[in-house]
Amino acid sequence: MGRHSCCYKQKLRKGLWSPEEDEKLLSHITKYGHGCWSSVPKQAGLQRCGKSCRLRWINYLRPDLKRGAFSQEEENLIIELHAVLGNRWSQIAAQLPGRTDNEIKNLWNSCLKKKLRQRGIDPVTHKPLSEVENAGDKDSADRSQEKVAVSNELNLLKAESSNSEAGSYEQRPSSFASQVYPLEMEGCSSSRTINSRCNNNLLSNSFLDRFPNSHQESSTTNCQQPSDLLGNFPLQLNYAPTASHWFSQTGKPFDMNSEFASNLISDILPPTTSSFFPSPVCYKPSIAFPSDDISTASFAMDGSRYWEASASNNNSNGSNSSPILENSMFSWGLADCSASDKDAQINLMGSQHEEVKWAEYLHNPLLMPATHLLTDTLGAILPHNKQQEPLQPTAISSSKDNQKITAALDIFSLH
DNA sequence: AATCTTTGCAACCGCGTATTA
DNA sequence: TTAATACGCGGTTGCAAAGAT
Repeated sequence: MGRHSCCYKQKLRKGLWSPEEDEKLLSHITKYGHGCWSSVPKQAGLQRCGKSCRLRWINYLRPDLKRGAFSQEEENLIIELHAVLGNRWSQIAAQLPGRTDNEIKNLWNSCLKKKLRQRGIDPVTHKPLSEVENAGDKDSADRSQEKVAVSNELNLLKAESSNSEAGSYEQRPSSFASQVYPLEMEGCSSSRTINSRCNNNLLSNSFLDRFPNSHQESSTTNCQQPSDLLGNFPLQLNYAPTASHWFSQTGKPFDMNSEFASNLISDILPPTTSSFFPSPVCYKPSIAFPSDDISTASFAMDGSRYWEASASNNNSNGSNSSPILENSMFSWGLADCSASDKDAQINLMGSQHEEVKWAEYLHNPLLMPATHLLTDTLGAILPHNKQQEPLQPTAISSSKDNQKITAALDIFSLH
């Protein structure tokens, strides 16, 4: 089970695609859509497996692919997203229209990792290399160096961005990060300062403020309760519905600089600390579309189903959920912050799938800067021995662990 | 000019998960 | 309920081009 049947088939071509093969695949999908990938090679007259056809289409033949080198802005965005998402290339790619996960993965492995290392930043943890090397020294030093790390990273990004002409780092409207990090500017009380988030200048401090200033500060200032902290950390989720709402209102890519966006954000994000828990409402992700053309937009929103939607012969196998949408529900869709009652929260935890997602947030210090605080209280409940590792979904995906996570969340929802 | 090494990219492989029969 | 099939993801590999010696 699980193995693609075509992997066993013999006499199938492998290796690089010839122009003739490309032509066949392109014309077939243009006419009929891909439908069931396993049937594509036969219908298109190709001696390839469906998997290979799919890959070729996604990574090379798709008409919406952006060609050419990555811009500085794109590189910065990838670094920022990687700090949050780890090696989730498909989710990172979802934030970069026209770029494929494979492309981004290659860029990361061949280029960006080196760049970060040269700057003394560990590409895995996004912490200073010195800290990673001296992994023995923990806690208090970690806390302060965490800030140094993200500060270095920010400086790197800013320095490089300043060399690229269009729009400074602080001002890029399409930047995911520019939408994300300002939310956390105000530390534990960030959710109470929504209006200021639309100030473009906020991003300059955003990396520093992704984390509480320190363990102690967080717990002794205005963050007395775990719920405050919880309310703070997942704020990056909040812009997805904003962008989606924007799109539904305007049919255009989300514009952070617009008054509409500013008002919308103020409306969507409540002045409470309950934003940790999403409502059952899931939104489509924020995606910057390459053009204002709605048909193009619908492609982006529907991911690979573009051709199915546009072709007369729509023989989709019924799996209509686009990868992007699924991803959005995973990483950005849990965004409506209005859920404040415990029942809703518990409902959300009902799905195992969802539990795993939250488990990942709980598991990843980059996603959840308040992890240290949580684990102080939940040390017995939450596994946190992988704190400095990138996301390891499978590590805690057992139902037992899920129950622990759910229990932990329930505990905090009561605070 | 020839050879070796490095780099970047395209494609493959194996796995987990969702869907279908 | 179970097994087969299909899809999508991330890690890895192979190879051609570029660079170094």
